[in-house]
Amino acid sequence: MTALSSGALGSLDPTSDRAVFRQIADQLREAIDRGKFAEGAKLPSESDLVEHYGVSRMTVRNSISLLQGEGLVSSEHGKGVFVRPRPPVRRLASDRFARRHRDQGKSAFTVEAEAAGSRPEVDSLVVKEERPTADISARLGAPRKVLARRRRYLLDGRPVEFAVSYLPLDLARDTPIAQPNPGPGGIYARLEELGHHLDHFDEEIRARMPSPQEVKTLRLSAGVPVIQLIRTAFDTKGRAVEVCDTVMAADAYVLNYRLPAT
Amino acid sequence: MTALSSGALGSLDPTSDRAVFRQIADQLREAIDRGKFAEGAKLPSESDLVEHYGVSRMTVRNSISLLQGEGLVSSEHGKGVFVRPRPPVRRLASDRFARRHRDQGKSAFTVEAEAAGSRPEVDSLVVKEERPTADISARLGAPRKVLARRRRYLLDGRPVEFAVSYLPLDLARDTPIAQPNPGPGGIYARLEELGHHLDHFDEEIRARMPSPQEVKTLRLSAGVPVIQLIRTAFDTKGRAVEVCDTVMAADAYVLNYRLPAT
DNA sequence: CAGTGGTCTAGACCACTGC
DNA sequence: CAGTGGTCTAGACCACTGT
Repeated sequence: MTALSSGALGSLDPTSDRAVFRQIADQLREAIDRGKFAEGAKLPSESDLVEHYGVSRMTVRNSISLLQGEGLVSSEHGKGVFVRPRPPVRRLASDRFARRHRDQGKSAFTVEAEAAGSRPEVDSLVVKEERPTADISARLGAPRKVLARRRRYLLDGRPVEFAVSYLPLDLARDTPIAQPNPGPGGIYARLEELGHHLDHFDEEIRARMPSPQEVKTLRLSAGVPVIQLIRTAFDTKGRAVEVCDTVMAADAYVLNYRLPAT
Repeated sequence: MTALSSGALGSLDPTSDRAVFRQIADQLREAIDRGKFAEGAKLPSESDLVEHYGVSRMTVRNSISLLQGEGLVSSEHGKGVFVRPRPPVRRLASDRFARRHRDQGKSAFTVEAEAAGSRPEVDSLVVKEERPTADISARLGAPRKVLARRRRYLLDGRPVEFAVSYLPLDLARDTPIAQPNPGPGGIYARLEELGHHLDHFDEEIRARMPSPQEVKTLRLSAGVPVIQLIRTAFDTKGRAVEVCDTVMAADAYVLNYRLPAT
């Protein structure tokens, strides 16, 4: 009687074509799905599993790495492997840039996070002039230089989003937009004050696995994709006045859009 | 002089704290980023890398599995490891359900794919009556039973999307909607003919790693997330008349939305 | 057939965690 | 300190691919 024989895990089928490490992963996955291991719960240790299944450690590790890739579990050195808890998600509504949300002293992120009961933070704010990449340049109508505003957003101490806003330099230079804190209502309010009345936003959404850099910046665990949202703001003259490139931890976000049926 | 000594890969830094397999992955990643290995190109074989770096095969495999998890490469049994090509993406515009796109004999998917020069297919079409899950039930205003329409979409033979539409059964029973082919303009055209004039759609977007089932259905390679889009269609009386749950291969899609600045 | 990646073993030593 | 996962070795045999 091992510690696991009365537990949630069965035994291997030696006649099966399915690789042993996949069978083990299947059993762990099913146990998790059935709630035998709750969110945040610790899985049996590697040596427990080695003993239970009578396989080598590399085989067990292979199983666990499969589940990590699926985003089901994450391992913590010296502690164990845990069922990945679903963090609270941030819902982005499609009216989040409506003017009526812009009259606060605080940023949209702050207001919304506090309403949801979370503690919002913004850090790593860097504003500087740059030569745009080919892609940004094309979206902004080929300005020679741009103002780039970089910042990271955190909820309850957890980084959830990293964003860079690009604006044509001729439009932003020597304005409050070039200041770290652009003032109440954010840069969209400043743009309108400068006579660039906003008409609409185009948003472009992708999902992919994060780069090593993004893993570090957003402290992502294995098996968590990112959502990349590239938003272009157009004024009433049809000019692209800002491009915002946002990378979000996919497990922290749900995006909402409302489409008219026309 | 090994076959690789004049190639794109350097050597290890034994004084570095960085794990050997990470250093190898770093070098391969950089070589890919720099274009030393083009899209679709074959990486050096495992034995090449074992020889080049003087490490064991498991170490090399560990490096490669890291890159697979990042979605950078994918391995093909008996052939090699290849830089993952970016497949042509399907752009979903936010006006894709506008009535003016609905007067064709063909489905929106077909029309749009042909316009983009791809060969569209729809398969695995199954229509049946079901008891809704708690989530679907809540979205549809708690009907006792629903009509579920499942189908898979392919582009040039590649599965890109799996979708399930749910409609309250009292609304869809004994109508063309319950037929495998609901006719020109699709189910939205039929809903309007039945007096359910569409007012708007709510779309909810998430990204996550696929389940093993989704990997099979969409033939996803390692390191490819899925985008899950849950759309609810509302009629002019405010009633939810359809919920469509769509799972898309993330490397095949870019979603576009236009938001009014209000 | 030779070459490729897929699976698996049976060890070893290390780094991190918590008591 | 004992227990955990992280890294690495040096093999072995298998399954799939192309010629």
